[in-house]
Amino acid sequence: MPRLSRLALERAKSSHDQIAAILGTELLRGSYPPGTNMPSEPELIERFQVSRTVMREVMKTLAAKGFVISKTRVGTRVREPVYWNYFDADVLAWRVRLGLDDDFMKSLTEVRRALEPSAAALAAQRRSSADIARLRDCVRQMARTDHTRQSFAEADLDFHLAIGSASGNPLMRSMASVIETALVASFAHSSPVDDPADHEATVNGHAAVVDAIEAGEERLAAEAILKVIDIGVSRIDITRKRQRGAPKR
Amino acid sequence: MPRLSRLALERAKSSHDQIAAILGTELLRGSYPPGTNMPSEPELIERFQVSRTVMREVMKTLAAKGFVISKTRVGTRVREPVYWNYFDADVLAWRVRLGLDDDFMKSLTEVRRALEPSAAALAAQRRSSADIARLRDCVRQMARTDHTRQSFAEADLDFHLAIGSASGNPLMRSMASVIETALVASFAHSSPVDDPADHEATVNGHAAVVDAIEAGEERLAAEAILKVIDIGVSRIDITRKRQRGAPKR
DNA sequence: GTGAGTCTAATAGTCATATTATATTACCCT
DNA sequence: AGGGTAATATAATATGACTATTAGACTCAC
Repeated sequence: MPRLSRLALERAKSSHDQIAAILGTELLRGSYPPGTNMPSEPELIERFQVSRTVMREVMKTLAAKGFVISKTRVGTRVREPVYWNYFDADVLAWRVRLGLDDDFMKSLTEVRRALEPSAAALAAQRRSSADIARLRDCVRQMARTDHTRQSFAEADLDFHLAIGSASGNPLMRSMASVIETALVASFAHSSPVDDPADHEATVNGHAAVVDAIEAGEERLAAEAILKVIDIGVSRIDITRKRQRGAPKR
Repeated sequence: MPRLSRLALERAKSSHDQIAAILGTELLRGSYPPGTNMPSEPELIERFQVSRTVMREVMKTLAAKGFVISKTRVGTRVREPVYWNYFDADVLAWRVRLGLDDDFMKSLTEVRRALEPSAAALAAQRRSSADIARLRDCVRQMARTDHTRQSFAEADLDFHLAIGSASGNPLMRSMASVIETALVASFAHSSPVDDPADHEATVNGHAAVVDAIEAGEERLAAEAILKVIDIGVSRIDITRKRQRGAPKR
C-alpha cells in the first residue's frame, strides 16, 4: 500500500495547481488587501507565462475557495477574509506552508477542542462495533515502537479521522479530515516518539478514549480526548520554548 | 444599505455558476457515485450546450471544492464524500436547495452545539467592548416587533456571526458564517416571530448570552448559547410534527 | 507462459484568437 | 443639473488546434 506522503505537500503538480498555490499563499499572506483588485488577467498571464485559459481556471479555483470574485469590467476583487474557506485541504496546506505561527496554532487548537470532544461523545452514543474495532486498530498501530515521526503522525491522524467517522456525522468527519491534516504537520517539530515515556502516555491517552466510547460514556470520552489534545499542545509549547531558548539552526 | 437577499439563493448567475450548481446538486444527491467517472467533457458539453472553456471551468470549480479530480486519460473521477467541502457557502446552498431533511439538520445542529458554546466562551474570555456593543445592537434589532420571518432570520444570523467575530478566532468566524447561513434558511419553515411569547423568550435567551460574555463568565456564556440553540431546534421539531400531523399544502 | 518493454488511442491539459456581455465612465441632450 | 446614452475596458464565452499523459493492448525476448 503506497501511502507515501499524505502529509507532505506534494510537489510538481500541474501548472494550474502551482499557480493557484502561489497566488493562494500570497493572498493568505495579505499581499493583496481585501477589497482591492488582483492584477488584471494580462498582467498575471505575463507574470506566470501561461495561457489565458490556465490563468482563468486558476482564478476560478480561487473564486471557488472564496478568495476572490470576478466581475466583467471591474476585474477580480479580493474578498474579505471572512469568506475564505479555511476548511479546505488546499487552503490549509497553503497556510501551513506559510508557517505555523503561534496564533494560527492557537486558533486551530481552539477549534479542535470544540469539535473533537463532541465527536467523541457522539461516537460513544452510536458506538458501532466496526468503528470500535477500527479505533482499536489505530491505537495498536500507534503503539508500535518502530515509528518515525512521520509514520507516528499518520497513525495519529488515522485515529482522529476514525473518531470523526465514528461520530456518524458527515460534517464532523469532513472537518476532522481537514483540521487534523494541518495539526499533524506540526509533528514535524515535536513528536511523542522522541521520548518513550511520552509515547506511552500518548498511546494510553488514546486507548482511554476508545474505552470510554466502547462503554458508551459520552462525558468520559469527551474528557479523554480533550486530555489527548492538551498533551499534544503542551508538548509543542515545551518544544518551542526550548527551541527559542537555544535555537539549533 | 441593500441587504436584500443574503439568504435567498440568488438566481440568474453566469452559465458557469448555474451549471456548477446543477452538477454540484446532482453530486450531493448521489447521482454520480464516488469512485466512478463523471460524464466525459464532450458529453457534458453536449448536455449543457456550452463551450469547452466553460465546461472546464465548471469542473475546476467542482475540483476546488473537493468533489472531483481530473486526470489526463482517466477522466474526471468523483471523490469520496469525505473530501467534499461541506463548509463552503456554495456547497451548503446547494445542499439546502436539495432539501433540509432531518438527518442533515441533525448533523448541522450537532456541529453547532459543538462550536458555538466554545465560540461564546472564547468571546467571554476576550470580551472587547466593541464586540459587546455590536452584540447588544444585534439583540436590539432582534427585539423589534415589526419583523417578518426573513428580517428576523437576518437579525438572528447577524447575532451568531457577531459571536463568531467576538471569539477572536478567524477559523470560528469562518465556520460560523457558513453554518449559520444554512441554519437560518430553516426559519423559512418556522420562526419565533409567529408567536409573541416565543419571540420574547428567544430575544431574552440571546440577551443572556451577551450578559454572560460581558461578565466574562465563560461557562455561563456557553450554557446560555446552548439553550438558544436548543430552543430553536425544539421549535423546528414541533413545527415539523404539526405539519406531518396536518399537512397544510 | 511470463514479464519487461513499446505502441496506441483516449482523454484531459494547454494555447491562441475571436466574439460577446456587462458595468463603468463620460458625454450629451433636454 | 439630471437622466439617458454611447464609448470603453474588462471579464465571459466560444472555437479549434495542438500537447501531454497514461491505461491498456500488444510485442517480443527469455
